[in-house]
This record gives sequence, C-alpha cells and structure tokens, in this order.
Amino acid sequence: MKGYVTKEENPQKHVMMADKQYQLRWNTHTSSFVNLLDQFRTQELYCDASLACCGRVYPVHQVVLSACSEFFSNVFTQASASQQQPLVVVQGAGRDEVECLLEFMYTGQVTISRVHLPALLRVASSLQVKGLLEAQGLQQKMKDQQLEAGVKDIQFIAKGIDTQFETEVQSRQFQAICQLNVRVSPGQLETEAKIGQREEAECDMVKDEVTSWNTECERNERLVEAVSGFAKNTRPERHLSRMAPKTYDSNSYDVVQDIVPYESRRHETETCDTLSSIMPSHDGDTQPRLSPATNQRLSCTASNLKSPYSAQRVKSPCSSPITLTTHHGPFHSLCETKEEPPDDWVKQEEEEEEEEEEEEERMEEESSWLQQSDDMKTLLGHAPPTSAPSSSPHTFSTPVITPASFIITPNTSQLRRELLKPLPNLSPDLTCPTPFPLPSSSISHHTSPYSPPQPVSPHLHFSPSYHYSPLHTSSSPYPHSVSPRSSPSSPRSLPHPVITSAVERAYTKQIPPLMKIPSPSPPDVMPTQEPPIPQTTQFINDDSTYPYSMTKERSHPSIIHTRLFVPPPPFPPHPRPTSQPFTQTVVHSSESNNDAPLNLSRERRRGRDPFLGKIATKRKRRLRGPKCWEYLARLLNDPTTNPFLVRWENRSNGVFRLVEPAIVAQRWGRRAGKHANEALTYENFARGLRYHYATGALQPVSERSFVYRFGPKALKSLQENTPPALILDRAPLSSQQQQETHSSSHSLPTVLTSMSSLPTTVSSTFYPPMTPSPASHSQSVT
DNA sequence: TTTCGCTTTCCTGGTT
DNA sequence: AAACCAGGAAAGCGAA
Repeated sequence: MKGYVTKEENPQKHVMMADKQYQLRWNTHTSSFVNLLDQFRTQELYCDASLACCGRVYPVHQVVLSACSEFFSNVFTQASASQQQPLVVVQGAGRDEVECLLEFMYTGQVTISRVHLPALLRVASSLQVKGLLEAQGLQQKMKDQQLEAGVKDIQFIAKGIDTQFETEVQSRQFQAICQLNVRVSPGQLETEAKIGQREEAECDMVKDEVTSWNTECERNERLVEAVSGFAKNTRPERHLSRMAPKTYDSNSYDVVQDIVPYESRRHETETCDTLSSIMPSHDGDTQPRLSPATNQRLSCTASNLKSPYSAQRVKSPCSSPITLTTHHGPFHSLCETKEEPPDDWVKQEEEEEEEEEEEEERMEEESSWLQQSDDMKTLLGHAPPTSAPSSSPHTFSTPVITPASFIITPNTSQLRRELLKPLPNLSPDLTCPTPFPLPSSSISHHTSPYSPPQPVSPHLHFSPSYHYSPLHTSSSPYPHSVSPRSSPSSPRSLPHPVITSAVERAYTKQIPPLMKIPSPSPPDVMPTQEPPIPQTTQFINDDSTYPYSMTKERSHPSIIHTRLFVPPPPFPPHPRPTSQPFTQTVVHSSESNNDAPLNLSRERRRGRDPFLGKIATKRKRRLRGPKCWEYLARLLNDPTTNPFLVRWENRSNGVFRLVEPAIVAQRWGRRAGKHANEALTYENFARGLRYHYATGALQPVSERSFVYRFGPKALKSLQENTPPALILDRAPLSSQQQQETHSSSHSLPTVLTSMSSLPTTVSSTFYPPMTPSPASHSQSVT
C-alpha cells in the first residue's frame, strides 16, 4: 500500500526508480496457472457456472469455458444478464466425453482411448471446443448450415424457472441453445459402425483420428442437411428416410417413436451389447433377427445412441489411448502453456486399466441397481408405455440428440438440487430413469399447456415426457423449502447459507467413509447409485454450534471464514494422467489386499482424499493412516492446497497457518472411523492438534490464530524420510527442541526448508511423491 | 484379549 | 461479547 502512495504522490521518485528496472518473472507461471485453474475446478473453488451431464454436475469457470468455446462464450454472455449462475445441461454426451472435454479445456490435453475419440470429437464439435475443431472451414460450414436450418426447425428449448429469464432468452433468439429432434435409424448406426471399424482396421492412429473425424463431420452434415430439408418440407420423414434408405427397417423399428427413451450409461451399455450381439460381422451383411422384446429394447435404446460410434466402442478392437493436446487452442488465449509430452504408453495403459476397473465397478453398481428396479425390468423386458403420460403438467421433453443439445437455466442451485436426486426417487410411473431429472417446476413443456407428443414420423423423435415430483412436496426426499441445497461451488461464489435438514444429514451420514471400501449395503440403507449428495452439498450445523462463523481473522483480516460448512472438495472422477500431481504410490508393500498401497491419483479420482494415503510403519511393514500433523504436512507440501488451505508462515521454523481451518478439519474428519461424519469442526480438530503438543509433533504459536509449528517429532520424521541431499541447513531450535535434540544425541537438521525441493525428487513415505509440478511454488526472481 | 496411541467430543478457563 | 486457544476428562477406534 505504501508503494502505491509513494508512486502517486511522488512521481519524481517514481521516475528515478524507473531508471533501474527489474523484471520479475515467475518461470512456472504459465503451467502453474493452468494447473491451479484446473485445481480450482476440481476443488470447486471460484466456480461461477455448472455443466450437468448424466446426472452429474460439474462446476466450471465461465472464463475458462468461454476461452475454449465460442458456444460457451455466447451462452455465458447471454446468460450473464440473468445475474445468476448458469447451468448448462449437456445432453447427448456421455459423462466420459464431458469430463474429457473439461480436462481438455482446462489443461489443454486429454488422454482417451481410440474408440472414445469419435464421440469426444462429436461433442467437441457441438460445443465448438477450440483445439478440437481444427477443420475450421468445415466447422464454419456446419455452423452456417445449422444457423440456416435453425431458423425454422432448431427447436428452442431454453427453459428456466424464471419466466422473466425465459422470456429474455427467447427474445434474444438464443440460437446457440438448440435441440435437434433428429434421430438416426439403428440400421444407419450399424452401417456407420461397420464403416468406422474398417477404417480403424486400416488406418494407423493418426489416420484413424482423421477418418473418424471426417466420418463424424459427414454425418453431422447429413443431419444438418436433413434438418434443413425438414425446414423446407413439412414432411421431414422423407428427408430422413433418404438419409438411410438402405438400412431403415420399418418392420424392426416401427415402434420407435412410442418407446420411452432415456439416456444413461447403463442403457447405452445395454444398447451396445445388443448391437454387438446382433451386428453382422465384417464379411456378412445379414439382417439381424430380433425378438420382439429385443427389438423393442433396441428401439428404445438405439434412439438414445448418441453416435454410431457408440457401437464401435463394443466392436472395435482398438483401444489404444489417444492423447489430445493443443498447443494453440482453447486455453492459450488465456495462458500459453508448455505442454509436457504425454506419458509413456505403459502408464497410459495402466490408466486405461484403472479406468476400465472403475468402469466395471460403475457397471456393477448400476447393474445391481438395475436388478433392483422393477420399473427397469419392466422397461427392458416388456413393452414400455406407448402413450405419453399423462395428466401431470410437470413434464418436459428429453431430447434425443445427435448433436448435443443444451438446456440453460439460471436457477443453478435449484436445478442442481434436482439433478442430484437419487434416481429411485422418481415418480413411480416413470419407467425410465433419466439422467436429467429436471425439476418439474423449472421446466415446462415447450408446448404449453401440456399436450402429449404426437408422432410425426418414425425418425422424428418426440421423447415421451415423464413425471417428476414438483419441488417442495412431501415426496421429495429433501424438504427443499427448508434446505435449499446450494451449488457446490465455493462459498465465495455462492454466499448463500444453506440449512441442512435432519433428513439430509441422516442421508449424508450413510455415506461410507473415505478410507473404507463401501461394503454392499441393502438398497434401503445405501443407495447403490453413486451417492450424489455428500460431495456436492454445502451445509452448516443447524444446531448453531459451529462457532466459527463470519469471523474476521485477527492477523489476516482479508480472510473471512464464512458460515458455510464446505465439505471436502470432491476429487475429480475424471482421469488426469499427465497433469496429475500425484502419480505414484505412496508406499510399496507386499501385504495383503487390505494393505495394498494406495494410488493417490486413483484415490483422487475415486473421490478420496489423496492426502490420506497410508504410511508404512516400521513394524511388520504395516500401513497406517497419517496423523493429523502428517496430514497437514502433506497439505503444506502440495501446491493444490498450499496456500489455499494451509500455508507457511515461516517455513524455516516450521510455522504454518491454517488458511481454511474449517475445510481442513472437515477433510480430515472425513477419513476412516466412526467419526467420519459430515462435520468435524475446527474446534475439535484443533484439539487433536493440541494433543500433539505433548507428543512433540506440534508446538503452539502463542497469540496467533490458526498458526501452529512443527515440533521436533515432526522434524525428526521429516528427517528420516528425507534424502540427506535435501537437508539443507539447521533450523533454529527452540529450547524444548534443543533439549530433545541433546537427549537424542543428534542434531535435527531443518528439512522444512527443503520442502520445496521435495516434490522434484523425493518419493518418501511421508510425502506423497510428486511429478515435477510446475506449481510447486518454485517461483524464481530473475 | 489387552494395551496403547491417537482421535474426537465435551467442557472449563483464559486471552485477545 | 465473541472468537479463539489451552488443556483436562472421557469415550471410541484401530493397531500392536
């Protein structure tokens, strides 16, 4: 502050100082900036928008997505008028695609398997993600065609709770948010899938990317053409029939428009399996024979196949991961990055295997849920309801997409709340759970008042609507009128305190602890669906026992602890193979499976706190969890948490500060044990820290709030787990330290001063090993 | 099964 | 007065 005053009040001095100029440069600024932005996303800090897909909500930053996508730029620009956080519901894209795209937009690269590439490019094309749209001419062509066709036929589905916003959106001709109610016959899917397989078999990896891309573009062009034709003709089925006259089998798929569609991975997998089983081989072109039940199932699910490449995912022998990297693309308008070369294939294969494992786990969960769902059995095994439901006015159309379609609502928190509802809470007459259980009160059918969808043609698909319980009803598992669950974004961006109801708290208590593998639970106790609430829910103590509310920190007035209880940020489920700070195993042990070493990156992806990785003990090489001070040391050693959660006050003396004590306490409290409840308060957490005053691991720093100091025990542990080369100098020891030092007959070097060097070379049992992270606070002044 | 280290909760009292 | 810290007491958990 003084510097500014001097500058302005004494220009002469400023000029004199200008003679000697210094260039301050943060060497790793670029990569650090990118990494930190991605960390902000994964930790849901400063997020001001959300993407929703397949039942998940991804907090994002408008600036990043706008920089990476013209579509998002337009959306956020126009949605900014509502002064609420926009939520973009990406329909027609799978969870994997969205997560990969987010990773690509935030880090500039993503590694995916080859079979997933076409779907990713398709979604990227729809979202106009820079860097993935290298064929700018084609992109522009498609865009022009879409705009031209969209004048009449691109269905406008911008809907929101706020009527004013809806009106505003409509008045602005919100063309970017569109829905193409066009579908492709399953026969076409097969044909294109076969084409794609032959291409994959013939081409090398690079060529394969190009061909897949071209095939995708051609297909999109045909779709645009079809829509355009639909615009000019009132008989769209003609155009659509011309699209695939050879493959359309009216006998097999003539009930398509009556099938209730829904989109989910479970369903897609079902479809892929079905297609795989019936798909003719390369050398044969026999028509598949389908039983009526299978026919209907396929009809149902094929309508939701987002791309013909979904079938390829089953049949294609190619599964090599592909790393998509941009050197001039989306994010570089914000910050240029020096891309690191992708990891070696072995590591990628390991990542692939992990992904497959996770996928299998997910499938198992979903299949178990499926078995429990009588409604689903009814759907898959019998004819689904062929008429549109019903009397409920709370309906909306689930689009069947070929290009991704989007719904924007300004009421993020309310919609998010509904999106995160467990699927079984859907209305009983809903035979197909949807990944987008939008709140009925926020969504109105585009033909109002409600009228059942009228079949137009076998190809034009009007998704049957379904019921959804309106908000603030007793059927809702959460009394939202009392506890509107807010966005999982940072409290900085969502300063709305939310109150947790008893029901919701009881629900959150059912979530298995972080360090335990959730045991199979009966469905009435533990939803087999992925628990959506705890990691995305903000809540506070409704007992008013949380004393650290809106308190200005004494020594740091800029830091305000809000009343919000922010749960530990969910660690990203998406793979981050190349930019993952932690890529190695904490400890290596040959113990049983229970003591298997924890892979931090896997822990992070699986929603577990990577800083809670176990530590090998000396005795019997057992594994134990970190102690609270060890946990803090890890947080201090990681650029994703230092300085956001903790930071050094005096590194050489081992003095550190809890920047976000409530969050740190809560993250710590969510580890194993019966105390893994929703809220370990800082008050209790601090008591645990004070316990270690006696053990020597920590020392108090008097008269300073949230400030502690590592004691000789911690120093000793650091010393033992730190290579001597990194031990730089001696620490100024306190009297107590000196006494203990003398008693142990050896000096305690300062390893804390070398902590910044640790990530580069150390693979200790104390610190999670890190790849050379550019964000390791190695800012240098040149 | 017991012991022990550690965590968590609750509490009182003191300091800022 | 509120926020925070220090520390005692007790219970619980998990590893040894």
